[in-house]
Amino acid sequence: MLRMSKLTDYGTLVMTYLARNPNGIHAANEIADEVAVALPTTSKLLKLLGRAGLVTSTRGTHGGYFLARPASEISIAEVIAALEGPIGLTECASVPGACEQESGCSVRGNWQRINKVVVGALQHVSLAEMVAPIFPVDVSRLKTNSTRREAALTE
Amino acid sequence: MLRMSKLTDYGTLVMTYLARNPNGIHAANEIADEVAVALPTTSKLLKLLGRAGLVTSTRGTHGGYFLARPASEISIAEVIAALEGPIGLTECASVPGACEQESGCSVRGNWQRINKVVVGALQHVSLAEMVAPIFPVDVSRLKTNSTRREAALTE
DNA sequence: ACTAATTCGTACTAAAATAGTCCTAATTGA
DNA sequence: TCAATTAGGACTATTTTAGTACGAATTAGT
Repeated sequence: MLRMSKLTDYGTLVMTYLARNPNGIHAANEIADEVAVALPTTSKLLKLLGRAGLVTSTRGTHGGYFLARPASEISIAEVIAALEGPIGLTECASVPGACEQESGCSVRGNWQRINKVVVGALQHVSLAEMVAPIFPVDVSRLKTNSTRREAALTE
Repeated sequence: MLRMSKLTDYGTLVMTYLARNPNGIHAANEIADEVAVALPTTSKLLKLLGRAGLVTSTRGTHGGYFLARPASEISIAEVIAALEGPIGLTECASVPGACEQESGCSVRGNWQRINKVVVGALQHVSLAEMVAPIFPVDVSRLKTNSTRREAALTE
C-alpha cells in the first residue's frame, strides 16, 4: 500500500497543529488533547520530532513545544524522515541475495530514480501548505517518455 | 520509511524477469530460481499478479506464466497496486478519531494531492523502462510554490 | 484413459515490525 | 523545596508480513 506508519500520520497531525498555532508554547498534554492521540504516544512523537530539530522543547513548569522553524520552512519530507528514518521504497540493504543475481541491478538504479521523484514531491510541500485549505501542485509536469496510463490505482 | 513490502519488491523482480524474457512461457520453478526467491513465495506472487491481469497463466504440463501485455504497457504503479492494494500514503479509513477533530481535514485533502503526485510518478514508469539500464525522468519539472529544500533526506 | 507436470486456491504458522504504555531521571519556574 | 513538565529507555501487546503446506483442478503426452 506504500503507506506511512500510523505514527507518522499522527506526527503530521501534531506538526500541523503546531503550525496552525504558532504563538506560544504548547504542552504535550494540550497537543495530545487537540490531536486526539493518547498522551504517551504524542509524547513519543514530540521527542522524535525534537531530536530531528523540527520542534523546540522547554522543560519545567509551563514548558512545552513549538516549531523550531516557520511552518513554511519545514517540508513534510522532513517530518516523515524524522519519524520513519530515510525515505526509500526499496530496502536494497536487507535483500542481499536478490541483488547478486543476474536479475540485474539496473532495476535498483531505476528504483533510486523513482525514489528521487517521490522524495522531491514530498520535499516541495511545506507544513504551511498542508495547513492551507488547498495547495497547488502541478502534476501534469511530471513526465517521462512512457505512454499514459490512467487506471484507477488510487482507489 | 515509506517502503514497499518485501513481497512487492520481489514482485517487481519477477515482473522484470518476465519483461527481460518475453519469449515463451516460464514455469514458477524457473522464475523462482532466476529471481532467487523461494518457490512458494514466487508462486504466491504470480497468483496475485495473475488475478490483477498483469501476467497470463497456463496450467498443465509445460504450463507457466508470461506477461499479459507488452512490458512497455505495464506501469510499476500497477505492479505495486496488484501486490499491495490501492496506493496511498495515509489510511484515512482506519483512523476515524483523528478525522473528526478540529485538526482539520484540509490536511487530508492535501495528502490526497501528494498521493496523486506519487502515484503519477509511479504510473509513468513502465516495466520496459525498469529493465533498461537507465530511464530518463524529469524531476526538475515537479514544482509547487514552496521554497527549495535540499536536505539529505534520501539517506 | 492414464499419468505426470503444473497451476490454483485456501488455510495455516512463524517471524518481524509497529504501536502503544510505563517508569524513572532531569529540568525549570514559582 | 515543590509541582509541572520533558527526556530517555525498557517493555508489552498487537498487527502485519513472510513463508509453508496441502488438496483440487487442468493440461499434455503416451
